[in-house]
Amino acid sequence: MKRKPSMEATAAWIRLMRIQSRVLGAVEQDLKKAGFPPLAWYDALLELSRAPGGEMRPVELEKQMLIPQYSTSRLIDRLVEEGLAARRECKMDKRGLFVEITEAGRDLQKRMWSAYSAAIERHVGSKLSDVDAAKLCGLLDRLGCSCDQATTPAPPSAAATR
Amino acid sequence: MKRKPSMEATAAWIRLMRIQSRVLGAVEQDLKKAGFPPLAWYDALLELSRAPGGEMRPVELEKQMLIPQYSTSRLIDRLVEEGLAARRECKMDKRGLFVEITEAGRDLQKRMWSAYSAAIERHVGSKLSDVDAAKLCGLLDRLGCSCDQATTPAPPSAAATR
DNA sequence: GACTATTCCATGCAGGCGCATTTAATCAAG
DNA sequence: CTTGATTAAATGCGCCTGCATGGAATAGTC
Repeated sequence: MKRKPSMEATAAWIRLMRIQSRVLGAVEQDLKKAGFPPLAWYDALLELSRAPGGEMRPVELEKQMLIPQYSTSRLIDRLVEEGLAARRECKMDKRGLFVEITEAGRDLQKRMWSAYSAAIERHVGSKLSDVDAAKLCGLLDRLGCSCDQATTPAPPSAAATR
Repeated sequence: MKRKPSMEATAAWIRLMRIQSRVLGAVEQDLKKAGFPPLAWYDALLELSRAPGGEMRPVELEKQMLIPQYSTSRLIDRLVEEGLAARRECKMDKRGLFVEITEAGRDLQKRMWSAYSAAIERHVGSKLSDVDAAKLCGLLDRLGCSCDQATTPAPPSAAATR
């Protein structure tokens, strides 16, 4: 009943935790050094900028970003505080609301992508051939219980920084 | 000057972030449901239990676990509060101290490993053949700037949960 | 229509993290 | 021995997270 994991599985688990931590840390450091806010902001701004009309419901955002409800709520708070997004009334459903990205928000998203993409290249791209990167993807995908978003549109939304 | 990352690299980056988050979340949930403390506690207890005499300096622990200094300090606080470890005076260097694992600490570590190993098997081992797990390890290792701990001793110290 | 269940979002509170600083002890010179 | 630099560890502060809860609006049921 208590089948132990193989050494290989255990090693993979450790690597997954450690390497992710390192790479994430490195990328976030790069962004911070360039004077940008945390990655989560980028993810949110990207989702918003892609949404039709530049606006979406918090519930939508929550699903896209795979983060808990309260987390979305507070993230929106911060974006609004910084003038990167605005809360708009939702006529159809008065419980809810719309979050709309501002021009400043769109601008920041674009500027961040420039630093962000450079960081990805530096910490991932430059260390793996495209073939190996694809292999890595495939292996990682198998660990995902339910494989959402198998495809990856251009500028990525990493999200779920946890 | 701003070479963009390939689609493959970007996809790998996203998977690395998302899957790690999921798997870690799942494992931590399992532990929590079984009434155990967070993974970091296990890692610390494991390091301590392996140390000669069941004691080590916080600086050592810090290096082993790859977490910041203040983080070690507070983790030790919690372990001590729960009676899982104790701070001992360090005669050689009065600035420092020794952290010694208690019997309760050793016991908890053992009991946690039982749940922990089951979680690893459930969320990693069962989804990947040993060969694939090894491949995954190899690919991940290449992302580590400096590859510490290439080898993996039996019960793992995942650490660096971040 | 009245009642209950459900959905959407916000928030108070406790705990953990990152950052910077502090305290105390050791080390390195002169 | 005194001074200054370095190292070990702790801690105050602000932010973020997770959890649980609350309030408001909607949907479902009879």
